Amino acid sequence: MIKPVLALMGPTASGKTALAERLAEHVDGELISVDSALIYRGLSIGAAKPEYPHHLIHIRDPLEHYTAADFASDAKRCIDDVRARGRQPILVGGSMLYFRALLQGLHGVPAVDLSVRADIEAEAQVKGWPALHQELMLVDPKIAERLHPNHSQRICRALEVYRGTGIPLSHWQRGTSAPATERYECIALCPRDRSDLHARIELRLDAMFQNGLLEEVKALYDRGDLHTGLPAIRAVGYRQVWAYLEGEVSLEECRERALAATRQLAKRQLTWLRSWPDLVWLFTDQNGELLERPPAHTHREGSSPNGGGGEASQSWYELICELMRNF
RNA sequence: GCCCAGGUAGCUCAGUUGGUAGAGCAGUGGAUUGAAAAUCCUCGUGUCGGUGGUUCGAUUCCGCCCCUGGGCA
Repeated sequence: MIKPVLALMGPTASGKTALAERLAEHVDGELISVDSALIYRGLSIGAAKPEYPHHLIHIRDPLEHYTAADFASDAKRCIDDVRARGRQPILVGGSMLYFRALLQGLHGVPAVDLSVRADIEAEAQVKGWPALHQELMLVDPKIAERLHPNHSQRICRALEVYRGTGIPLSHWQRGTSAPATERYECIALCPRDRSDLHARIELRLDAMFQNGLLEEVKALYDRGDLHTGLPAIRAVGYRQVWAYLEGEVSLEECRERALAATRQLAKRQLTWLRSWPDLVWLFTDQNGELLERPPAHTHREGSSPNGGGGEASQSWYELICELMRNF
């Protein structure tokens, strides 16, 4: 029997990468990063780039735009490749829209030229987003009704799809997306107490500064062709250090802002996770140790009555519990 | 020791010509269909430094005390 693909999720700094590496060693698996910042070359220290090999890390220049749709197709190909090598694919990361795009699929909206977006943003500069929201109300009321008049990015997206394709976004979204052919087992790792997560975040950020975060961002800054409008430069940590390099804030202020931005990121990730379907939680204490183990009957995968397939029939959940217990 | 300026939400501060107070940031909860580490929405009772006085009523006025800056000795 074939093991489903493990999707190991969790907020930033929850310890999921370390766990994934141990798992990969244990089951002869390959890791696939689900991380919108690690996509970009040059984002290493500030994005907590792991030493252990992962797929989909450093595959784009920071000047480029990578999308959830790009990720979905790249990850799919990766999974197939890993399977073809007879190994276990393990997804690890915290970019929840990427997970969603892969597991639930996206609708087939064609790529829209970035110049359309630039035009819309220029218009917003003079008219303001509420005015463009009004405009959207005329061409795509279904989407507009669901958006707050200040929701710049999503108003922009809806308008650019309409202008670029002549068809409203809501129409594109009408059809059902292609069902996933893979089976996934979703597991989230997270400290039980928010204060523990915050402490881990602070510790890790200070380690990043000690390991040369400033120098890393300076190198990107010195290229001269990058700017804060780019997704790579907007990443947590990079954006705040960029402001420091521009002389907008002191180093102390920069650290405070980066810290807050990281906590806010973790909070948003947790919001996704709380409503994630069929998610199994693994809560840890302040030492990173597993807090509680639900009884055996909650195991969902691979528990076929007579399944004598050994490791292959053991669910990822069981495997992880065992691994964390014996560490 | 004296003079001056302050002590108001976790932080930075605004304000009340006397009727117990409000912004930004932080934090919280949420949204999320091709930027997502993005973008957006929701949520504000705190001995208004302490204490005495004036007053129907003081965080606001007055006295004293404490603390923090700065200046003079």
